Amino acid sequence: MAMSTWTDERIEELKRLWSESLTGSEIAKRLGLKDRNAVMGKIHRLGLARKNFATEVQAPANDSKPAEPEEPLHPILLLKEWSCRFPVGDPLGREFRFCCAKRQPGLPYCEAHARIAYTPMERSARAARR
DNA sequence: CCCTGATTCGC
DNA sequence: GCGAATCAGG
Repeated sequence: MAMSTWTDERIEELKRLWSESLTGSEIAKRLGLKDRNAVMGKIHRLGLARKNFATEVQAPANDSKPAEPEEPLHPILLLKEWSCRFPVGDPLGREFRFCCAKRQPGLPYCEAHARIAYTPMERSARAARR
């Protein structure tokens, strides 16, 4: 039987998983596909665009996302369980805040900040260890 | 270098 | 129509 064909059942599954905010890679794994290329290709072909905001689709549409607050707010009050803890600005300044984007499960930061926060440390640690 | 979705383009 | 490769971003 042809494995890599989009049957109605598979398209339904694709739509369901995609609507549940699963990533292309996760959907590909569940469908037994090698990577997300087939998934994303089909998504685009079906006219399903999760979000039209270019490629920044890391946070699945949350209510509050204070990317740039008008005025300095008490940062701790904005932090939720899902909030990225990445500090933005001068910690002693008035405009200090946290990223507050949806953080990664098991990590204190969102995906982007987790990466930039940890990568230099790992490199330094390896260099120092030698 | 890891990841994300979006798009292109040969098949 | 399909998806590998590529693009653009974090």
